[in-house]
Amino acid sequence: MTTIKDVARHVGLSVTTVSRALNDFDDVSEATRARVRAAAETLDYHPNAVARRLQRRHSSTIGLMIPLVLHRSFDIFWLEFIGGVAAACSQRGVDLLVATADAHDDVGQGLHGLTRGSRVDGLLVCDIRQSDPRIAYLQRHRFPFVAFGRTTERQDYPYIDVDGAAGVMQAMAHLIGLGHRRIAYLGLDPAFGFSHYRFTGYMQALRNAGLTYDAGLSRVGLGELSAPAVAAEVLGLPDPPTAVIAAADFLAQAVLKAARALGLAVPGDLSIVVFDDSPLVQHAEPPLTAIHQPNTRLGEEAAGLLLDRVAGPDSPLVQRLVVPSLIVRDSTAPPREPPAHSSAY
Amino acid sequence: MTTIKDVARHVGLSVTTVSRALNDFDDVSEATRARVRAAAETLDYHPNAVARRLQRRHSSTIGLMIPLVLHRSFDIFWLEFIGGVAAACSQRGVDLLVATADAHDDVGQGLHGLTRGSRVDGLLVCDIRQSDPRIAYLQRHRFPFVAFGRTTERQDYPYIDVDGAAGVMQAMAHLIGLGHRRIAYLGLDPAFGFSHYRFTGYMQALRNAGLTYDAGLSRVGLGELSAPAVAAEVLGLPDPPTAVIAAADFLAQAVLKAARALGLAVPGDLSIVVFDDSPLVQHAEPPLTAIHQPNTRLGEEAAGLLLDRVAGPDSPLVQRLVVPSLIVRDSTAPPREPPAHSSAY
DNA sequence: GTGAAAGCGCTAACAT
DNA sequence: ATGTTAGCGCTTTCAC
Repeated sequence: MTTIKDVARHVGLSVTTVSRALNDFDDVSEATRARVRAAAETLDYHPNAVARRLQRRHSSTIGLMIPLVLHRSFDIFWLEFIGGVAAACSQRGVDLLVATADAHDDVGQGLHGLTRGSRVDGLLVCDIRQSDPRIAYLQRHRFPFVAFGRTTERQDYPYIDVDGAAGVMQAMAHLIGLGHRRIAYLGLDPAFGFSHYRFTGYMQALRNAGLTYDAGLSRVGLGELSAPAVAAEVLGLPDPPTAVIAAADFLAQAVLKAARALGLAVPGDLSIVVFDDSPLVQHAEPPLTAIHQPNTRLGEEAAGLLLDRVAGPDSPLVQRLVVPSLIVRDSTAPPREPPAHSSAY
Repeated sequence: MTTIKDVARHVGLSVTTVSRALNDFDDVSEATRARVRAAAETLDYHPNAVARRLQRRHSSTIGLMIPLVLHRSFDIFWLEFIGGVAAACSQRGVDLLVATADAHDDVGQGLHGLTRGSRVDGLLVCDIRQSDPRIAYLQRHRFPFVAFGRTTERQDYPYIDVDGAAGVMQAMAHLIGLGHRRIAYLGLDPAFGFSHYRFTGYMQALRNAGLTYDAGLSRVGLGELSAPAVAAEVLGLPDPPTAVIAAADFLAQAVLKAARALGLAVPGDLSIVVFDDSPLVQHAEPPLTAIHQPNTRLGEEAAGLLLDRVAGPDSPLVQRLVVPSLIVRDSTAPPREPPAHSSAY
């Protein structure tokens, strides 16, 4: 391992000068800088990052906590998100430390170990719950962080999130524009912020369109296990929906299967919009109209926000909402029969 | 930030003693150890990892280079793999640094930056090509590493890999056992080691079963773009296959679609086996018989191997091959007509 | 423009 | 059983 001392010795200068030459200080002569550079090159010298960190008192590293197998089908999302974070880090010359959040022991070991010991300058916390103790923990300890996702409580922390409500409202507008009036909503566990906000968009759109809320048509808290039964149940209602919004790809898959079992044509008898784009969604039969999030870019931006925050901890609070886009594919069409109430006119 | 000095001052001992007490040296009295522990607790002291690394001359960190959006549909695999690596690291108390490999500039900046500067003690390189310059680079620089995947050349380095050939041979045995004789193979870019070995298994199985190789039935080098056309082409052959092995989920999807377009029933008219399990595969219509890899466990083992290697660089070379398992679902059945040549007997 | 000296926070000989 | 001293590799006052 060649150190700065070796370089200094090689060019017959002090380590100080070598350090300054290599770090582009302007008080070192061009000639010297060149000599030092050359020496560093021939000796294959690369500064020891650890020593530098100790001296500079920051690690030039950020931490990323990702959920561990929480929502299996969101895999694509997370991988692309991580890719974005990694790319942003690499571009700005900082290291990325990845830790997985144990489902249960969030504030415990996980966070504690990461925030202590000066291993990371800041933390990107993901998969925020409606009420998330990690936020409070980080605030209390004044540890620089950015959340990817939002709680539904007091939001006095920096975050970036997808505007799930706006996404669902776009989907609803699309469906309502096609003539649908009975639109079902299949959602995930509302304990997660993103799940809550998506449902919020559904309710809001209903209200905006003057449609009445039918409790039988909106089911939340669904998982991979309950999805098939609930989908069948909703489609089998006496007065069934003509369209359904599924808050995740596997929910849409369940709806698709239930429709097939009931002999319902998609999109003829039933329209489907799904939140979150994925191979499963794109390769479905038919390919599904989807609310699409810019996964990689979200990662890049989240990392960027955190890096800015780390650089200037007293910078103003940044809270960014990214509006997803609706990609219309082949699973949405006008309802077969005209809506019942229109015959009254 | 509270340092070891603060603790020492607080208990009225030297930093040395505090260090030894906290690191469980046996030459410190129980009473002292207790006092020190208590002080550390009340002062909320956590050793500075960076300082410790500088002193110990290793970083207790390993690096993981993952492919950046190379094979889009393998997302699930990589995420679970990363999860396994992260879990193993966390369990053994080391940090995980994640870097993405730019598709083109592999040996260039990417590796160089990671291996230099003492930021990681070892590297896990993935997605190995048939001939991969990164291996040579790491060997030349005597940098501790473990490969996840194999080259097809000289293998004088530690690796862990899935035995792709064995996997495909299992699939072939299953198909041949059902009575299939015309079995097509749809493969990926053979430049990647895993792709090469999978195809190898196909050829070997053909030979073992005494089946003749039909060039029209095996197509490799396929991507998301070329897959649909090639699948249609192969299924539309004058003497079409009764079964096909797809080396990736999106290839199987393409086959499924082509079959549907041609009015072929799966598995009645056409059996399909896919390499790699994924939501896309499980939710397909019908759910596909698949060659399944233990994604998370592969990550754990890969990390374990690297950590062992880092601990003892002169330990014997470990090369581990993991045999995947065949999961029989609903896409495989005996061929409709008895194989043509059997009528000759 | 360059160098000497101090120190980041910790561990590890080597005393005692 | 505890303390003294040195040093990991680097950056940074402060001199000259």
